[in-house]
Amino acid sequence: MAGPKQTLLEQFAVLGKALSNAHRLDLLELIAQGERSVETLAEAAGLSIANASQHLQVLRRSGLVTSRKLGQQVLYRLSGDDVLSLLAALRQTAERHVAEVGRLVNGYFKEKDKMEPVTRNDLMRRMKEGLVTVLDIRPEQEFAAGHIPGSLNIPLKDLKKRLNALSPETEIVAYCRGPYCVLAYEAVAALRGQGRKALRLEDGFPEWRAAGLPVEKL
Amino acid sequence: MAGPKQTLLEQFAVLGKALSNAHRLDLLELIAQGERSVETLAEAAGLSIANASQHLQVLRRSGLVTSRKLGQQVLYRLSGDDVLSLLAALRQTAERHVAEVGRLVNGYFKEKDKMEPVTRNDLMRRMKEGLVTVLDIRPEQEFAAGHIPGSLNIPLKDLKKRLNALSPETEIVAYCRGPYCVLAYEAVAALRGQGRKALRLEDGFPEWRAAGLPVEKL
DNA sequence: TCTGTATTCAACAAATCAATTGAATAATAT
DNA sequence: ATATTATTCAATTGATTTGTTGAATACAGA
Repeated sequence: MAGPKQTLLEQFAVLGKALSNAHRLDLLELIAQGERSVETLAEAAGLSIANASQHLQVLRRSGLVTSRKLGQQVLYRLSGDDVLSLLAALRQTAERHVAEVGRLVNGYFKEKDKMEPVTRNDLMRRMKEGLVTVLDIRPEQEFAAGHIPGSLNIPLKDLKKRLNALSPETEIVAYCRGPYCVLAYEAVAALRGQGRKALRLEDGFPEWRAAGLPVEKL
Repeated sequence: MAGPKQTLLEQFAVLGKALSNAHRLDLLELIAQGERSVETLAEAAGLSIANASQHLQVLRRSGLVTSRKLGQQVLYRLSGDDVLSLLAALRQTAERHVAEVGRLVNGYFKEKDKMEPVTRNDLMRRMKEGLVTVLDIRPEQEFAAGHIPGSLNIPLKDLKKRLNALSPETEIVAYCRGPYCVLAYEAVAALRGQGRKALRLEDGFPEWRAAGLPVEKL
């Protein structure tokens, strides 16, 4: 009785179900930074290992992520860049049509950084001219898995003590995991509080890589 | 303890949850054809009225659709064209990364129509030259709510008896609800079986309208 | 006002999901 | 082999989702 249409809809629904839990969306954003093991993902997302493993298997069954075994670890990564497009579409729709999201984005996020973010191409241009210091605000591990070439990794918690290592003259552009990642917002706010000239990059590292721009690994 | 990030993820998850049920995805595609009442949506989707009403309320709470009261009916419609983009992203990701979907699309759907579908712009061009008959294969009600100007409404079930009303010379382009709507595929197959030259339009009516192309209403 | 109609609400059972716990598995190192 | 480590599986609990049924609401027309 189930025609091809019905079967297709059920498969699409499996994909929707993968996106229907906040922890899984959190894991997806972490995985988007680069391939990672179950244990480190569990820790970064604040989940027990068994629970993280189960969420990751839901994501794998949905097709959004794939996994491979390396030694005794299982590494998860995004199935492709179109997953980023799907997440972007989800965010855009939520921002436009979910009152609560619009409120948060226009309140918490926009307030922290009234200025337009720097676009990727803008940043590329300014980097070539050597006019700018690029800060990667993510944890070390994510920086190690891939970052913008020439960027300096200063995780948010270390920003205060390492601030004086930066020349006070040059402009600073900060980035982190994605469009709503709070790390870069906090960093820009902190830097401006110190009288620095600081801006935020649009989106985050996964989008930079997906745009085909150069990437460096440790 | 729930920071803004957590709240955002929970809201995104609400959107995902709306997409996590095959009946709701079915209803969404129907709503995308045009504003419709609960009763007609329930019938078209093969659901009881109470059940359809509940699914529709889930969709409304998620922000994907809105509703308004007209007389004693409640009419539901899409919140915006970005919902179509979200659905397209969902389909694309499923097609690329869910084995079962790839199998179905490359089997059932592609087989029925090996040729590339006609693009929207192509169809516009051919229509201007008067070289083509455009068939809308959807049920009357959906045709009435909006269709491609100059198209002829022949619901799939009426195709056989009304086939001879079409000039045997002109090429036929058929369309229906969307990229995986089976109606147009079946129609093209049936027409070709009768020795007609028939092609399928890419996607369906909602995408035509969202592209800003002209639309006619009864 | 009374009547019929469209939709929503409320209550229920069955199924599914989420998180925890502890055991099982698989690969590596000793 | 044995021990160690990373991950998955299985069993359990409580919460959520789904679909059904029948009642409640809201509204228009006679």
